[in-house]
Amino acid sequence: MTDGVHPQRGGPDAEPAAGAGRTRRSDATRAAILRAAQARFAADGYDRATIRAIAADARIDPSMVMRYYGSKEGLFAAAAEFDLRLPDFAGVPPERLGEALVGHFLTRWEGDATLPALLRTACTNPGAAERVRAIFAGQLGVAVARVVADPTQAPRRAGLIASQLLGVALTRYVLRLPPMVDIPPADLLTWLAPTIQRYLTADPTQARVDP
Amino acid sequence: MTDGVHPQRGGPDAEPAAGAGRTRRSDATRAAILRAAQARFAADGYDRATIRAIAADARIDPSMVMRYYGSKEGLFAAAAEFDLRLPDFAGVPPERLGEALVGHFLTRWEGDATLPALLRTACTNPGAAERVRAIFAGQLGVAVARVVADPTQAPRRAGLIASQLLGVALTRYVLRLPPMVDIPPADLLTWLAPTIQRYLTADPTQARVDP
DNA sequence: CTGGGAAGTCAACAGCCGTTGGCATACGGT
DNA sequence: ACCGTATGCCAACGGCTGTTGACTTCCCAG
Repeated sequence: MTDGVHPQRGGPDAEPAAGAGRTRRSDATRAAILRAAQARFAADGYDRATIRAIAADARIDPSMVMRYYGSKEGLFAAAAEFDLRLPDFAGVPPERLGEALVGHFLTRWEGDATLPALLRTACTNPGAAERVRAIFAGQLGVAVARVVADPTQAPRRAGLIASQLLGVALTRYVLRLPPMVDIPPADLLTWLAPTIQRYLTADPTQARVDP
Repeated sequence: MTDGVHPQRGGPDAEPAAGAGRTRRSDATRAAILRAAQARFAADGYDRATIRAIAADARIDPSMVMRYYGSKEGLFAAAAEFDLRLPDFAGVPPERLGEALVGHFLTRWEGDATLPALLRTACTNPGAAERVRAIFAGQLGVAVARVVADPTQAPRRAGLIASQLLGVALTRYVLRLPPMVDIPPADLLTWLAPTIQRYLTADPTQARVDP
């Protein structure tokens, strides 16, 4: 990638006048490519998802993908844009933070195939793995740090929470372990909330949960 | 795969006399291929690990891989053979089952790169995913069923346990989230044991862990 | 010593991949 | 109506992949 922006070979990419809401004629194509790419990356992972297949799904020529996204990596970067959209948990009582966190993740994931795609790819693609690390160290990390007493313990607590939440995403959406696929979201919330709550607030010197 | 066994093109593969401990001259090569394959599959995943690279690591010709393992899929099947080696937990007091399970998994994983390899590949390769499903539904599932009171709840409990354990394997060995990589195994055991214990024995109708 | 089969080497094939440059077309401002 | 430009298609290149077949070398039983 020698150029930071899409090459747009025909000439300079400068918008003519209004900076914001201007729509180009090719935006529909761009969107179609992105939609097809998200679906293919989610279904097949980075390596097995070919530009030719994505282009065929979007009913355009493979070279259009290169023109609009520069390279396969650039396309993936655009397709795997992902925001946890963590809300502000300031108004949540401390003993219900686990429930709130799990609930947010479950509703965020059901019906959005971006995270499974990112997860699939992150298992083999170093760039995608770095992206996942950044998301969970950044977005989740700071959210946890805001509600945890001892700030030195925040990264470890966030890591443990990520391990459980990503474990659910992995087994439910990627590997599709039957028992995990079958659990209704409400039951899942009931099971997971206490785990996250404990990772969030339990005394780290504890040896065992009380009987 | 038309033949269940390695083709061995030169002729029939029948051992001459003694059925068991007979060692062929090529066993060293076979082992070298397998070792190189496990390392490459673990590091790169199925798609990015090429037969040529594996053969180069093992200092042999790529065609030898085909002769001994039939195809890339056959090689992976041999390299990703994985047994959880779950012991018999009959002698463990019920309230320490979580600790025993987590401890076994941690010692089983540290120093054996086979599971990360399998996990990496399972994210994109349907055959490997099926293998992981079989391992956790089979080996872990029956172990859990033996110690759980209500047998109808066993699969769900096993699924939740798998979600936490695989989540740890994913974040610690595959994605390498820094906070998860840095936790010493002893601390990890302390944090995870209560979670697994709860998935194993807690009342499913509970709403929340007691404060 | 000799023949035969196993072990290993070499070069090549066919296929798919990401990527590129050239060319036709349709649009929109003037 | 004109023309520059954005949009799109086509054909192709070079590279890498799994896989194959023929060839040489080595070992060991007879």
